[in-house]
Amino acid sequence: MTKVDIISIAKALNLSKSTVSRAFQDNSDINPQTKERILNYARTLNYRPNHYASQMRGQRSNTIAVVVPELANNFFTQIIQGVEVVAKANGYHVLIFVTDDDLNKEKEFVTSISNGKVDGVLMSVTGEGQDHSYLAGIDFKKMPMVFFDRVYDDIPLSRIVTNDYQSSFLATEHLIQMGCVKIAYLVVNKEESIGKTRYLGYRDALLKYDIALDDKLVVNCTNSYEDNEVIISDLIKHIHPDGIFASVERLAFSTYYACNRLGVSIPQDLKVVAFSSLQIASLLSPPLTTIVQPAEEMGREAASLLLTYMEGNGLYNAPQEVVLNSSLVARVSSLKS
Amino acid sequence: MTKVDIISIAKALNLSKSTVSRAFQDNSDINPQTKERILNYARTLNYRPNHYASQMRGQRSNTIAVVVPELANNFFTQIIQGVEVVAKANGYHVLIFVTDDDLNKEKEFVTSISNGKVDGVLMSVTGEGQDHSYLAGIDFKKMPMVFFDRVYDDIPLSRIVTNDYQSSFLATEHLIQMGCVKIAYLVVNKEESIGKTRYLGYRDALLKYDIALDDKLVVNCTNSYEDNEVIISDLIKHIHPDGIFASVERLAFSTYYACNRLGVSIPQDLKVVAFSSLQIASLLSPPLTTIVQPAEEMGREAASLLLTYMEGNGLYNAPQEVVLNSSLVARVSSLKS
DNA sequence: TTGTATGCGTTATCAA
DNA sequence: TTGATAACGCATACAA
Repeated sequence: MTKVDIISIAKALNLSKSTVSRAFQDNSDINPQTKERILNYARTLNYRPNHYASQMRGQRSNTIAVVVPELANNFFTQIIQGVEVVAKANGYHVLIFVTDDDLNKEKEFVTSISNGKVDGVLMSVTGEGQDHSYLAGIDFKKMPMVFFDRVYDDIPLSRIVTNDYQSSFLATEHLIQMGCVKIAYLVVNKEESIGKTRYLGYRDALLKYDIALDDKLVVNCTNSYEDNEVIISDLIKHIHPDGIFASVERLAFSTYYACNRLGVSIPQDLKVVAFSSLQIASLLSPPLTTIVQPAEEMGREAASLLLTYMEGNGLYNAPQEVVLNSSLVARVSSLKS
Repeated sequence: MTKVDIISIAKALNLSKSTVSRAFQDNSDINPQTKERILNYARTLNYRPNHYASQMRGQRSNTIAVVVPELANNFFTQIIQGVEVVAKANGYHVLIFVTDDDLNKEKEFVTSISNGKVDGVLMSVTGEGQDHSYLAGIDFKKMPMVFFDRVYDDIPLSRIVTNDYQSSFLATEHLIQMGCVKIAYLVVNKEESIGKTRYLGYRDALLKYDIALDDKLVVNCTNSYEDNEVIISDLIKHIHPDGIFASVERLAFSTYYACNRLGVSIPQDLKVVAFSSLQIASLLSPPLTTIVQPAEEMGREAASLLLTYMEGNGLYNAPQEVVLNSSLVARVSSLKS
């Protein structure tokens, strides 16, 4: 397969390479017939303009990056679906990057793409409590960026989030109304962006109903299924909560596993509510009461907002916050006995 | 933020741009001290070599594309996880493209990236019965490609697949051994790559046990949850199968929904087995008997194989087929009454 | 070890 | 409407 570029095409067609180049431009002064002729010929050769050469001439990469902490999570995969739909509809490709909750990877990736690899970035951050000042060195005019779900409060970028505080409050209140008085809060990192916000909702709901806070009921979990099952089993065996509020989907699953193993029945012995984007929550045994974040919608919103910045219509100086509402779907796992 | 390139850096440091360029190369003749000096200075400027310029100079894009028919599927998202791990470990980025089961999108994407946008492609195809000759125009030496799961038999590319025929046979046999005599096969497209292979396994298992084939029991479903629930409800109401073999995860969920609605109990009235990558299949009500494809492993294998081609160590002329084994995990949904 | 010169494939500017 | 030519930012062959 011999090399084919605009020059070889130009030669074959007895034109100049400028003319050939123009044929691939959308609005360019060119005779429609010559354009057709060029495109036809190019088609037979299966020619496509070299992406990187065009790029270098100051064009766009037509690619946006999505940075997420993990992929093994319905929430993020649904986000990506939403992003993908909008991206594709607008002629953009999607580059995925997973930080594995490692700030260094996040930093390495973002800086490495900051010189032209992508036109914009959607990011759910990972280093909330850490030093993420690397972002100060990024030129957001050149590569706009929008946060979603997990954000850096001290970086003035637009963000799409959900009403985490209210949802948590509601979820906790729901458990209380279902009769719980000893509600455990399962979290991966209480200090982190969402873990923190959700904790506050939990705390304030308890306060409202005059239920004393108990540190033993705020349980730090990990990212490992095995560890979590042990942690949660211990919680159930020794602290005997009558309700569990899982701030992350995965922790609800671990709770189910632990209960199965221990012979604890949900919701009779223990009621469970969880943040979860699992679409078949109603098929679980028992059906799981969930706080559903509008994940796909978030992805779409985030992508749309990013696009407005990328097309230069955004106001970089006035970052906005878009809050989408999660919804509590009550199912059997939290049913009043 | 003023423009920074190797020239400006060279000027500032009183060096030539070649030297500066070399500082960013890994194995280049350069004094370690000058290199350090350059890198330090670059760091303060947050400079990164322009990706597209390097690219055009004949380098690699350090990106591989993953083409999948859909994203709303545990199988494909797990594949992507596997790919991502291997890609990252080798310094590559991952570009995702979803064809929505539309051959035109597949074709458009693959041809559009075929001129340098990515270094390699992993693809699960979508146009099995259609004209996919566009691939003949792709230079696989320049952009290696590996198929996974859904493949074009007539295109000589390496592929990672699972033992679909055997698994289907086993699944069907399992239902028979559990007492089923009227087993329905749910499929999206019986003519398609995997739908076809899985059908054959189903068919041959029936034959082995002298169970007559019945066209009414081979049910064509769609990609819509609503449609499928209707289709499956009709099947259950009018044909009364005692076993269902879902060739795609989604169809098992629809079966569960339909049964819930109709008051049909699994496994007493109807036993269910499904191809599924759902990790919490055991938490369903009832726990779902699954044929589990090693999705993440497939992703890893496929990426590794692709990398060998990309690094030029592969034998393009001798495409290989790697077959990974799925496993049948028997759970309550297919339990003998 | 460093510098000089050239070219990668395109697009934009200007002139024809 | 088309053609000639100069960038774009970098990496390599070659010379020093």
